[in-house]
Amino acid sequence: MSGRREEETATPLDQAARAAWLYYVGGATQDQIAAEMGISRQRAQRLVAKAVAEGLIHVRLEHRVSRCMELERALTRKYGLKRARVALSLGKGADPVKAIAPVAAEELERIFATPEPLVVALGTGRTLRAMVEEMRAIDCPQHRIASLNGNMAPDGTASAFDVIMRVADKVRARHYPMPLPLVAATPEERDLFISLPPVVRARALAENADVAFVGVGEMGGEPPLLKDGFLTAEEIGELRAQGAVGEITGWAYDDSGTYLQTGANARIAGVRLERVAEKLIVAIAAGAKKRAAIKAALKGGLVNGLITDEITAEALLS
Amino acid sequence: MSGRREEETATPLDQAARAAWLYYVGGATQDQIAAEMGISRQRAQRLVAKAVAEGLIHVRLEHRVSRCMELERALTRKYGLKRARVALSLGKGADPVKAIAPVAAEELERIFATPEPLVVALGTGRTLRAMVEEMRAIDCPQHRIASLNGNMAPDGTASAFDVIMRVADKVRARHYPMPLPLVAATPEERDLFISLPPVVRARALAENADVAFVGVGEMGGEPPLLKDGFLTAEEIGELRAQGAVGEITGWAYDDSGTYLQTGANARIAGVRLERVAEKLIVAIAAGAKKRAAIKAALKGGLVNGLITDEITAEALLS
DNA sequence: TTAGGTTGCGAATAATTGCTCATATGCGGC
DNA sequence: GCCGCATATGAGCAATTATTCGCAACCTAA
Repeated sequence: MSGRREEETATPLDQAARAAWLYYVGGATQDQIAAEMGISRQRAQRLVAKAVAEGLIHVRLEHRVSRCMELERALTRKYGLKRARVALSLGKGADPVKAIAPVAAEELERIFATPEPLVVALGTGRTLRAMVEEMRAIDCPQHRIASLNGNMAPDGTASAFDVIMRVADKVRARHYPMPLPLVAATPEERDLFISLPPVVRARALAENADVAFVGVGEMGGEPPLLKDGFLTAEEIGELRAQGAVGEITGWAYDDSGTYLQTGANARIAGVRLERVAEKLIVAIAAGAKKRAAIKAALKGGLVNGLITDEITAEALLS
Repeated sequence: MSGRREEETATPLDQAARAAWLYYVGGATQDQIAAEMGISRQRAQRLVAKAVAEGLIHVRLEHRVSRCMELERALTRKYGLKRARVALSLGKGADPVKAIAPVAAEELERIFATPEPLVVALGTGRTLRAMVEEMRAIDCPQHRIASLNGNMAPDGTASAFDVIMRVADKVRARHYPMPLPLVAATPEERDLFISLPPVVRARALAENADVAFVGVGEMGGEPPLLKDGFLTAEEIGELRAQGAVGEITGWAYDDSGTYLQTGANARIAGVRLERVAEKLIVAIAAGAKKRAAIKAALKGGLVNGLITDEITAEALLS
């Protein structure tokens, strides 16, 4: 068959989806796709590329590599974790977020598959955002999704890394965003913000969440808090001088995994996670830059779960 | 980095998984994979091919094409279905099972994601088997999985199309296989088989299942019942003469979707599904050969759900 | 209306991938 | 120890895919 016309309602994405389906599921060549869809060969190639670029195509590896499982066991033992997942690394040069995002998505899907209603709290950041993009859509109306920190960027717009909305969209669960900046201008402003009734309720839910998935921010190099304009270079320098090596939901902590009492921490509006035995707090982070931050969080018991990659896992164990 | 050695515990599948991960998730070329893993380029290519052949790599299309949704709505309306899914076709020449298996897997995963404990009954056959291979592993211990028919081939061995074990494996739910042939030698033997206590229990569970996923067998051409040696050509001819156009879990039915009272049906040991309003009975079938069988099952209300492909859906609507 | 810019297309070409074949590398049987 | 047999390997080549480039259509603003 050739020249089957797409119907009037076919959007560009529909076409891309069809081409990618024929390519990846059907195993057709681009020439065959072109013939099937009545388009040129290069258009078929462009449609397939578009489908991948738009995130229409999800690839999962359904095989646990023994090397990763060993590392998971070792991490669990060394740091007393409740859960550890180690993703295959993509090589030294590659962005480790690409490797851990699908694995984190898998773990979060596993959490949502739990029949008992849960409150799942989510942080923000590039890594979590990448995780969300890898998640499959599935209805889990029994759960509730809480935000751990505000989704407002310093300029007042909703942050581009909005995680909670996208997750809620995919699993169709109730969600409780926090209309807050990540960092307030002054400690007083912070106190004012978190005394607002809707914020009080949202924070209460997040504080009592059964499961939390958070990213880990580093203090060395170009910290996310600086890159995204939440703090200035001087403020970061000050935190560093006070011993900060990492940050979770904006809260800076030192080498031993103890939250700092001073500096910018007095202005963080988000929830500070405290480890409680029955809670699962999973850090999702990998990469050489984040190593010190992850290690401190594990040592101080700020988290009791970790999703990382091979290279980082090896470093954390040495 | 080049020449990172796989550790002593790396199986061939582990290597294949790593290569495929670098290829599909990391977007590396086979040359880069070869360098990273310290192997030759063609070995990298073979590993990637092996990972795909072994089913380690799962590809999903996360986009609902409007054309398919239209067809789903139309099928739902015309046949009064509770659920309809239409997969993009892979073109006239391709095996439609390849197209519907991933979509069926997605729907079954959706069923298993339900928080309330369910009894899920499964049929057998090539289509269901292909569906299982596409399923993701996820723990759903709240559900139970029942078999609708025996998994024994005519020669007494366990059938190669054993669906229930594989599903139970993937979702870690309790399962209740049926140690029975699909077709007994005589009606008396059938009655004897189904009076055995363990079989009585397994059948009772399957009959009261909340959800059933079944394949549809055709009577024209080379019917699965004949191909797999459950019935002889003469027996099939007899069924055909009695008006049989299709078969579900072995039970033959006619043009109007009414189960035959005679012939081989008296020797079928599996459960005959009766539509009950609160049950969801989903047929998973596509292809020109199965068209008459699917249409009759829909018309007669033997099923109230359907997963098929575009071409078949169009034919069922014309 | 026209200049400037943007987008989409096909052709050409470079890069990558898959296949075939000849050869090598064990491995069980004698 | 030696002989088939089966399996795995790398080289070379054919097929397929990705990218670049130039052109044309279309849109926008003067």
